[in-house]
Amino acid sequence: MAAAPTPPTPKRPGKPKPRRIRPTGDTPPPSPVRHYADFTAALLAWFQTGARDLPWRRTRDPYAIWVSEIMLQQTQVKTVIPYWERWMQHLPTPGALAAAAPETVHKLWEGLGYYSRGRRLQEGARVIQTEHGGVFPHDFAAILALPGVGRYTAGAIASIAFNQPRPILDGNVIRVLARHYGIAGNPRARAVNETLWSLAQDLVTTAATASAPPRAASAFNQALMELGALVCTPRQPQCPSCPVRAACVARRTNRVGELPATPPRPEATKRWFVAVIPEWAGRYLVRRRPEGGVNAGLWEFPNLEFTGAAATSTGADPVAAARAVLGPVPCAPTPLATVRHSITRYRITLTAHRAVVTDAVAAAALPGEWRTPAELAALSFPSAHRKLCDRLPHPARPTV
DNA sequence: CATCCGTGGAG
DNA sequence: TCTCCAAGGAT
Repeated sequence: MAAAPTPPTPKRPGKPKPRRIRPTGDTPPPSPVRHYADFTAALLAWFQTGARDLPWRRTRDPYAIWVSEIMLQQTQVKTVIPYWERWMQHLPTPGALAAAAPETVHKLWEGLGYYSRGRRLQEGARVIQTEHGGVFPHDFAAILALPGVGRYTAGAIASIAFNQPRPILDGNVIRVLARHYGIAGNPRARAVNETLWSLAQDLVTTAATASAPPRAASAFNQALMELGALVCTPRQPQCPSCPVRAACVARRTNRVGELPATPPRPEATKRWFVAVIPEWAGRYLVRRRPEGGVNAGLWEFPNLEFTGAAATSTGADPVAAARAVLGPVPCAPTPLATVRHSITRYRITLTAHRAVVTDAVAAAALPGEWRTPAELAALSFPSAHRKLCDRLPHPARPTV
């Protein structure tokens, strides 16, 4: 139980219930109240000296922080930095994003993955325009109501941008808290997950109380994640340099390597795709992926998935591949490239062929649109197909 | 509660 | 090459 009053939390009405930390070690926990204060103070002090200079830490603009948080979902900091810089340069305000062409959003997101994030970001910007007068909402419930914003992201924006003592719980925080407090069990299972959220709430509340430094809620939540990213890492954690190592249950009980529990992942499934890139008069045929599906609105080269024995044999035979993908049209298919990539639990092999077609074939209604390499550069592709662009005779480089 | 959604870095 | 997983959310 925290020393400070818990801020109003719509999710937990009723009397404030004392919370119990359940270390699985044999050592009883120290007094929670005193420990929380020690923990938050140590982490805040460490963060002041050890924080990385990330671009979105140079601003308090809630829009900028929102964009960063959406980009950072399941995506590493190093990957996000250039995307965030470009995005903020082109779409610096909710108004600019709300008014942007969807193609602009796609292009700025190209290669980042989970493309629905970009679409929902724009939907959110339109909500801000229409329901909040173009001003990013301070109210937690309003932030949480934005599309693509869940419990974690809402807490991150509320705390980081507005210094509200809202908890966050991401992969980093799960790891730090599970180890520090010796919390066993699957952190994604309901009971364990709620224990972790409660702990995160108590800690940020403690951090934000009276004698705290300015913007302590903001700093503390970032410090939790920073510790998980730099010190309390999944593999080879740097315990000797941890600012809270003395009270760490996992370290005292020699279970740093076992916490947090990691449930088995679904087994990877191999899949094979064959793409055929029709070429005519210096142009290539591309098609747009349908709305509502994977990679909605992005462009791709004509392709098909093959299963079983047909997969490898068709991938090796350009003529059979062209026939399967394009139908019985005369063309001269030649191998172009094979691209391997992973999509969630799928391990995909994409084999591509160039297929020069005659005027008559080009005039016939092949499904798609003819584009020059320069035009391809302006479109947005999933990474695998963007790689195919790069292998064409005149590579089309992305330009934003 | 389980599954899906993309990609790239690190070891 | 292969595995894990990274500032998760929606369905």
